[in-house]
Amino acid sequence: MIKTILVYGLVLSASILSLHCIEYFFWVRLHTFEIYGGLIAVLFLTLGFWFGHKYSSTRNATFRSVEQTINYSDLGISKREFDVLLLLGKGLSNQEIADQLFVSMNTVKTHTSRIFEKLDVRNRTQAILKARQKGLILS
Amino acid sequence: MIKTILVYGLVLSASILSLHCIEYFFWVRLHTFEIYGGLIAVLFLTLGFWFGHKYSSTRNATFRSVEQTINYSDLGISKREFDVLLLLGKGLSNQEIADQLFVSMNTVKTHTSRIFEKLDVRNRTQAILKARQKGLILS
DNA sequence: TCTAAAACCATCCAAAAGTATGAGTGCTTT
DNA sequence: AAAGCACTCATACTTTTGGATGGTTTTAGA
Repeated sequence: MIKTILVYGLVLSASILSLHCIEYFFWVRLHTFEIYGGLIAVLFLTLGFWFGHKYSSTRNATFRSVEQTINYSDLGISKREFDVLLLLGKGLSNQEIADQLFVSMNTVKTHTSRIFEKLDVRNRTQAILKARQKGLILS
Repeated sequence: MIKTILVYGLVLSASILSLHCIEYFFWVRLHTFEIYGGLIAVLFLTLGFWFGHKYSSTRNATFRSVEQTINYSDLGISKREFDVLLLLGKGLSNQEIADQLFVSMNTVKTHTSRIFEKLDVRNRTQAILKARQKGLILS
């Protein structure tokens, strides 16, 4: 613990020292540039920080208000696929879904594959999240 | 923690160093202040955006955990396991979670296994559902 | 400082999930 | 009748996930 802190401190001070050396080396030529560059840096740092903050806030805000007027047929999902999607949203496995719908597991797999295609996701958890976002399922 | 600090420090000093190099390069060759300023602007804009986003995320995280009365530690879930649980709730695969947390996939697997134990579920989708039921995650 | 818990990583194995392809059936629409 | 679609099922395959076990390192607390 103490060792790592010491090493880290040494590395940091060494890097700062070398930076100062480089700074001194270019001091004569780049004096004005550093001032202007620093000003630009500070300005855009705050600007970027503000935008980043804004971005996160709006993302969280829009996430909460999801409209629920969409039904599954609008997305090209058939009713059987929607049946599978509902059971998918309950955390059931493919075999459990197959047992509930009285079909084989292979059939369930083809349904889920097509669901993933239509929702543009890669696995069942993402499918559930997206289906909830679109108001297809409540869970 | 120390790892991340080290990485951040190294990245920062490396970027400053490269900036100095670029500074020298363009000063001698082209004398263009615009390029230099633009580079600084872009760099610090992204940096600021990144930090702003990070700031908002952590703020929202703490805000949520304060708002929610239920703490993850009440269920015996450690903070690292909770980190995994949050990414799990975004539909990420084990490998993606490992990449985001800078650990190996095996570590993620042990975390998820312990999460499943503590939440008394058998797979990730059920874990997400139960975590949402208990107010651990919003997603 | 000693210790327990947490975090990390690895390997082996089995099960589940997902992909790709082809194909048969029944219904509707043109 | 033919075409298109939804539903069903199968085979073969790859990838991902999960379980079990045993370890090392790191961290935090008595």
